Amino acid sequence: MKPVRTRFAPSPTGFLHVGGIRTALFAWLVARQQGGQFILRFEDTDKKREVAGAREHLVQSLRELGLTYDEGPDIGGPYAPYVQSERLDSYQKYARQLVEAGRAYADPYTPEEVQGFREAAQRAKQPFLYRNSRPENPPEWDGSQPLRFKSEPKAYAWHDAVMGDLSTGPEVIDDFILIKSDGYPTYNFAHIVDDAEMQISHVMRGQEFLASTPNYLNLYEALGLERPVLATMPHIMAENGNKKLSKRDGAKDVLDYIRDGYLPEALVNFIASLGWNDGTEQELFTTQELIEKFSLDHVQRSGARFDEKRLEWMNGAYIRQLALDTLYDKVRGFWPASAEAYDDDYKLRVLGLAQERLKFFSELPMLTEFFFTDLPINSELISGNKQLKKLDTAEIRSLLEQAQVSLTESDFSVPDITERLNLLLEATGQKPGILFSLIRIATTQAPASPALADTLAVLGKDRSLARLNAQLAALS
RNA sequence: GGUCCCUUCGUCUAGUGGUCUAGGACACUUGGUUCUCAUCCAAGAGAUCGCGGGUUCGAAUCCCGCAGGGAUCACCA
Repeated sequence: MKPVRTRFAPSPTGFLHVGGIRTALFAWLVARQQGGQFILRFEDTDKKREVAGAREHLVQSLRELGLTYDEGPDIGGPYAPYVQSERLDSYQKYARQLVEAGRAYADPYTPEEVQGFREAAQRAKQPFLYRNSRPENPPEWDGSQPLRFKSEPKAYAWHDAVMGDLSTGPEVIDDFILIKSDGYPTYNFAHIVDDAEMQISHVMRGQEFLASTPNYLNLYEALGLERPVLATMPHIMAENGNKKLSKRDGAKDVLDYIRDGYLPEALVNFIASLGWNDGTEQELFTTQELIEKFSLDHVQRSGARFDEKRLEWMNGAYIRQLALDTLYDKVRGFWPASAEAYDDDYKLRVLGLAQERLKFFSELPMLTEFFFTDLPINSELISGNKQLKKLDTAEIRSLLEQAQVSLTESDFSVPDITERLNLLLEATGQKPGILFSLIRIATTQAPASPALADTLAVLGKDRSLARLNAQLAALS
């Protein structure tokens, strides 16, 4: 059995969104599971479409998710270089081989002429096949014309590790371009040469390549190459609509999610679960479990929709599993600006209360702002409260004053505050819905906060009482 | 238009002839956890398994047809 070597071979023409990263993840999982290698290769043969910064973005996305590669453009390896534009000699060599074997020829037509053939086919409601116009005596290939593959149309039946048994007739085989007139190879040619030279055992790619696979099969044969295991991934679709997920639909890329404070492991778990499961009811998998349990034949054949709500849930679940110290470390950089003046101990206590409410880190300021700075008095919190709006100002004042008196005596430990609040409930004859809501609003000025005693204990005596005063003063 | 692929709750999915009057998770609804938000717990609603034929004692599961969706038919990948 050949050693397992998988690859992720993006073109640096855009940013990597969650759909694209899944292909990389699955390839990585297969390599790690089998103790093989995972390779990164840039397919930059279309110089016109290349986007500045895309390479760095790709590398960083993989690194953030922990999808480490063993060989790649920046780290080299036994089959370097891992950038197609630096491998032009290889393609020339294989191209010459095909020309000599009579399996490739120069395309003598102008682009306009080819376009004419295409339009004629369209008018006749036929699929366009270049080989129907194959020149009888093509000129010698001097590199200035495109080099085309001379295909040998035939039916194919092959196995795809995800899609199962597939088959097509000879009508889909055509003379595609191997080398463009600018000297660069097409993807169709380059990836086959590279995969062979780099000893790739499994080729994983998106569904958009399914239709051209028979042509690749034809080329493998012409080149006398053993073909790798083929695995075709279904698309990940946008949340609404049936189109494949794309940046245009507002799809975020991986780094956007990292920036919003999603945990890499949750992201990996979520992306893996889009189209894969282990056949049980398990939902949460550590990356290690994913490596152990992943299997291509359990990959779904139909497209999956990207449901961000589910990602949020999953990320929240991961956050809750984290030890507080670990969480604290990861959350650095997400605190509100007002938190800067506070020490680790205080922020740690705040984080302890926020942990079970956090779905991703960038929610932290919204959830904790009032622990660090006095929010302006918001009278609507009282007037808009279903129960509190029934009370008149005098009653509210009285309740707050009694709370103030009692809390002034407190040592502000959670048990002591709890006891005093309970006593207050009895003394005032009020329900928690009224008394606690009122104190909570007065001391936070926030629509939501953690449990009252916990919140007060973290805020501390001075600040809690000061806010009670401020609320009292604003009553009038 | 040709070719190929796909089709189970709104969403991600389990399911490979009988244990499926279809299971889990997200989302949603309701109740409980002394206030809010969240967590957690419990309960509920939600899928005639795309449709129509067949095979079989028996089909979500096998076969055929149809429909819908998607991909592809570039000197893009």
